[in-house]
Amino acid sequence: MGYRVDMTPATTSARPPGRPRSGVNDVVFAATLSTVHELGYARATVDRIAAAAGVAKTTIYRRWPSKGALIVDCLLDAFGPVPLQGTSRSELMSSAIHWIAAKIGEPGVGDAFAGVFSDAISDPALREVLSARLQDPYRLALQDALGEPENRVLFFIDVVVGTLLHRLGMTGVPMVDSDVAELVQMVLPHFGGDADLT
Amino acid sequence: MGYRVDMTPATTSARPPGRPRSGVNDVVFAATLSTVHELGYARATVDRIAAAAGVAKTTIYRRWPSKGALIVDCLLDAFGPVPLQGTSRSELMSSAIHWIAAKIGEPGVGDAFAGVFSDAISDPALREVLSARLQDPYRLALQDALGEPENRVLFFIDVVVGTLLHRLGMTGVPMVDSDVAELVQMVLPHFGGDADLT
DNA sequence: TAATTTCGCTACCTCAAGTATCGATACCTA
DNA sequence: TAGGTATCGATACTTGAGGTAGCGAAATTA
Repeated sequence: MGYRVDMTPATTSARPPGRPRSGVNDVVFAATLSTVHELGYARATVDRIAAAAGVAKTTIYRRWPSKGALIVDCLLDAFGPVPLQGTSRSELMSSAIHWIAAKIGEPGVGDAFAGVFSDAISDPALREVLSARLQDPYRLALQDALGEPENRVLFFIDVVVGTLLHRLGMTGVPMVDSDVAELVQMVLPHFGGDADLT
Repeated sequence: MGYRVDMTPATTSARPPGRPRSGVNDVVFAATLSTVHELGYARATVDRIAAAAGVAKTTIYRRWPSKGALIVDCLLDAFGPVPLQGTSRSELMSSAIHWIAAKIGEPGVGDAFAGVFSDAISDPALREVLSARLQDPYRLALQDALGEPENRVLFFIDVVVGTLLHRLGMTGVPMVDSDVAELVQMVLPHFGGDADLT
C-alpha cells in the first residue's frame, strides 16, 4: 500500500506512445475541495469526488494510490508557496501565521487538511507522506528565513497549525481574525520578536 | 444516530426487574485503550475491542450507541478531574498543561483522543458530545479557577491541546517534557502570568 | 495500419460500523 | 418454587467506503 503520490509516468525526453492523460488534475482538485466542503471529509468519498469531477473513479486511482494521497496533492496545490513577506523576524512569522490561517479558512481546505491529518494518526505510511511532502518544504523555508534550528521551527508549526486545526475541529468554524491576531501576539515574543533583523 | 453516551437504564429509586448488567465497563475501557495503543485508532475495531475485553460486540453496542461514544466515555474515565494545583495563576495553568500532556502521553489515551477528535470533524453529532461531555467540564473548571472569560479559556485550550495533539499526530510520539516546558513558557506570559493571585 | 496507453464503465473484494434475532442466564417478586 | 423481565454471548446480516480487475472504446505515435 504505497503512498507514492506522484503517479505521473516517468518523464522521458521523448514523448511516450499511447493515449496521453487528459488534463483533469485541476478539475479533480476543485471537485475534491468542493465535495469536502459540502459533505465533510468522511462523507466526501472517492466515488462522490469522481462524480463531481465528471471522471471515473478508476481514473482517480490511476493517478493517486489512495484517498489520502489525493488529498495531500490537493492541499499542495491549494497552499502553494509560503509568502514569507517582511524584513523582520516578527513580520515573517506574522505573515506566515496569517497565511496558513487564511488557507485553513478557505472552503474545503481546512476540512481536507484536518481530515487527512487525522487519517495519518493511525496510518504511518500516510504520515510519512504528509510530513515529507506537505510539512517539510514549509518547515525548511521557515528555517531558512528565520535562521532557527529544526526543532524550534517544528515547535512553531505545532503551535500554529495545531491551534488552528483544533479550533476548526472543535467548532466546525475556522478561527476568526481577532483570534488569529491573538495567536500572533502570543507566539511572536516567544520566538525572539524583532531582536534581530534578517 | 443519537450520541447519547450514557445508556445506563434510567435509575429509579426501586431496582428494576430483570438481569442486572455485569460490571464490565472498566474492563471494556481498559481493553479499548490497550487495543488502540497496540493497533492505532482506525484498526482498533469494535470487534477487536470486544474480543480483548472478553465481551460480545453486542454488549458494547447495548451500552454505547457508537464507537465514538465509547471512546468519549473511555477518555472521561481516563482523564478524571483536573488537578488544579497551586495558588497563583501561573501554577494553575502550568499544572493543567502538564496534566493534559501527561494524560496524552499515556498508552492509548493520546491516540484515542486524537482519533475521536478527528472523527468529530466530519460528524457534528459526535462533535457536540465531545464538546459537551469532554471539553466543557474542564473549560468551566478553568474559567472558575482562573477567573477568565469563556473565549479566553477556549483559546487557551485550543493552543495547549491543539499543540500536543498536532505533535502526536505528526510524529506518532507524544511531546517530550522539554517541549511541554517550552509550551508552558510560551503560554503563561500571554495569560497574565503571576500578576494576580487567586 | 499497428502498437500502446488512457479512458469510462461495471462488477467485484475486503473490512468495519451498526442491527436483528435467539436461546441461555441472572435477578426480582409472588 | 414458579414466572416475569432484562442482559448475556453467539451468529448472521445490512450498509457503505476504500480499493482492484477486466473490459471495449478512444487517442496518440510510429
